Amino acid sequence: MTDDSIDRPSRGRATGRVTMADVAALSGVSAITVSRALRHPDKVSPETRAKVQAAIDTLGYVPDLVAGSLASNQSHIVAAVVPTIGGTIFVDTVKGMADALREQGYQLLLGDSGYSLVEEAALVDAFLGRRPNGLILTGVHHEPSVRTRLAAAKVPVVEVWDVSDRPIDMVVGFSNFRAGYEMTAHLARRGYRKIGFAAGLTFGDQRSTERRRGYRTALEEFDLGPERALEVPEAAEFGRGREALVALLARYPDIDAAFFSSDVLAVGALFECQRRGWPVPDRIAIAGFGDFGIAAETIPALTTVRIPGREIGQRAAGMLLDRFAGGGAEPGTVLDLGFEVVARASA
Amino acid sequence: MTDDSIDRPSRGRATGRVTMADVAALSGVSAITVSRALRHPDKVSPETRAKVQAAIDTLGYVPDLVAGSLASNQSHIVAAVVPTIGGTIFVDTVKGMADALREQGYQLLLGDSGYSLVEEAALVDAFLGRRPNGLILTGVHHEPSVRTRLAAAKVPVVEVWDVSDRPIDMVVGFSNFRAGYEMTAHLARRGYRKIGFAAGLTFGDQRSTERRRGYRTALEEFDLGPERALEVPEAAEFGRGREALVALLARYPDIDAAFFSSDVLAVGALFECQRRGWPVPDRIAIAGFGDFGIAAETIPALTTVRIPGREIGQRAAGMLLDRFAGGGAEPGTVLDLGFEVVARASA
DNA sequence: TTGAAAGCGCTAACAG
DNA sequence: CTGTTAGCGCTTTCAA
Repeated sequence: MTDDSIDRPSRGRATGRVTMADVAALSGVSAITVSRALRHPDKVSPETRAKVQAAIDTLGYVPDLVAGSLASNQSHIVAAVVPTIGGTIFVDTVKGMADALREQGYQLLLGDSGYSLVEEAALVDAFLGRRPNGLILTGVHHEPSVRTRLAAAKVPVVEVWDVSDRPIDMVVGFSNFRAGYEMTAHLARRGYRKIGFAAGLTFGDQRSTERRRGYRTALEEFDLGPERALEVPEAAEFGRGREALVALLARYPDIDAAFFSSDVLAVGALFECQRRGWPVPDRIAIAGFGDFGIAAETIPALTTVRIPGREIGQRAAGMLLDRFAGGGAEPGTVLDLGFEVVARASA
Repeated sequence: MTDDSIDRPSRGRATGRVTMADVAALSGVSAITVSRALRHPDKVSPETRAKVQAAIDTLGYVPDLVAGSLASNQSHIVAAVVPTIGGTIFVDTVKGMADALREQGYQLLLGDSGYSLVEEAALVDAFLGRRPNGLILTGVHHEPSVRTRLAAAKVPVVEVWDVSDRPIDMVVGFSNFRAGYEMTAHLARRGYRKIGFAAGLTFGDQRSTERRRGYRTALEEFDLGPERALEVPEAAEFGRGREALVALLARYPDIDAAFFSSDVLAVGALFECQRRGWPVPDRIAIAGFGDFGIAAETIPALTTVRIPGREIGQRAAGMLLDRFAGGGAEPGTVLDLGFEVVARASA
């Protein structure tokens, strides 16, 4: 007789993995007790707990969260879609989310939509299959299918980085419209009359468009004539900021101030001024958006809009965690965290 | 009789979820046929496929990847740990990985170790429970437990951003030692004799230490005396670059060049020079590391070391995908992608 | 405090 | 090309 048939399981697909059953066998208890020792230690006697822990250590057992998720319908995953993972903008938000979630034992599944709503919808579909306990979306504009899918999945959702009249579920952010308005108003109050505006196409998303609307509204209110605005191809590069300023000046030679949709662009513009030997803000004022780390360091330091990026992430995660705990905000809740115009030397 | 007992399943935990069985029922086939229509469409007749697809659409069915993973032992997840998700440095690598993986239907589970090896080990443990098909780690130095765990899990692993004599499995990166050496040699050849070096503590990881070793070795070889080096607390901020230059000058007033462990630091130093009105490189030469977007735009443009960050990510993902496909590189393979000293105006 | 049985939703294996 | 059966490893429900 051959002994290779003795301990080979009759049929199943042996995976070589150390399972809870192995731990149970070694510690002389049942599988469910091992599970409880792990999940609800207080419901197991200290001695049992110790035996189980010893077995876990000697076997190097790692609980299988996939199986656990299936059985408990609890994945401990939160999925998030951001427009870009590169670029300074959303990094704080992502870190805020990830940190808050990890503290409570949740993991972040992150997706990068490349500022495309279609891609966002695709990611949502892909993520939903992982049974996330919650979902975070950037912005408040989405493909129609996204709303349907999310409603069907009955997953708590937080939309971030904007405010909305018609939330999918919860929203935490600030008004991009008002941010654009306030910076423009700030420039107007400082005495600038011919204010240009430049946005990058990657920022040519809904939020950037909202800021531009705010800019335009302020222009009207302060009676500063028609908009002097344009868009540049890609915006996450400093070189584009130089190009943007050049283009803006070519089209609107009379501008005395330029408001950029991102600090990256604004810093690039600052470099261009330095190259030309133009004093800022005397020859032209420069304003940015985001208050990235570099904004405080340039010479002159950059006037910009500070966004509570990290707090947005933390609060979004917190709202989900509250829901998981059975409570949490009502569907329809909108949390406006505001923003701040940071007046520095450049404008 | 009450009718609430009629269509409630006898025991199980109803989740309200649309399952494969629902699709099967509606399309008049069996569950496995639905599975095949989704996973291996060519193994199902076109008519059946159409029926199944119709049912999927009307029901809004989303396949449950958790259940699928459990059954197939195939999670289609690759987990990666990077020292920081913020900061420009690893972003290209992460995007390179994510894009390459997504193209093949894999998702990236990303973790941020905050440059801590202990945290890295914790993340590896947490990730392993998700049954990732592959794992990517930054650097070649890890907690001892990491090697054990990974060996036990039999997961393909790629270490990135350095080279190693003793890979866990596969490695793709470049030699940080040689990068530090070559930049220092470049400065020496340009005639600088008193070369300072500053690294941030968050870059005070093994890779940064390797670069410093390279710097020191070049100093010896070019007979440039003892090292003039120091570390600054945090390095992902431009302000630290100014501080670093100030500290470097305070301690080594005679330096004629400063080599920074990161472009962020170097650009901050450039700002400090601008503030002082010091001409760069005449008064002092400045060199960075990383070739971030801003490096080409500063005035003067920054001399730095270009790292193939995106390619590292792509190749790492590719090596894993090849393994998944049954082939792939031998364990022990080290892919050295090199680097490039980019000589611009600042040094 | 512990255990036995059932099943989460899907796919591998083995027919037909 | 399609279906039946038996799990994947865990946690739920119910019972002791």
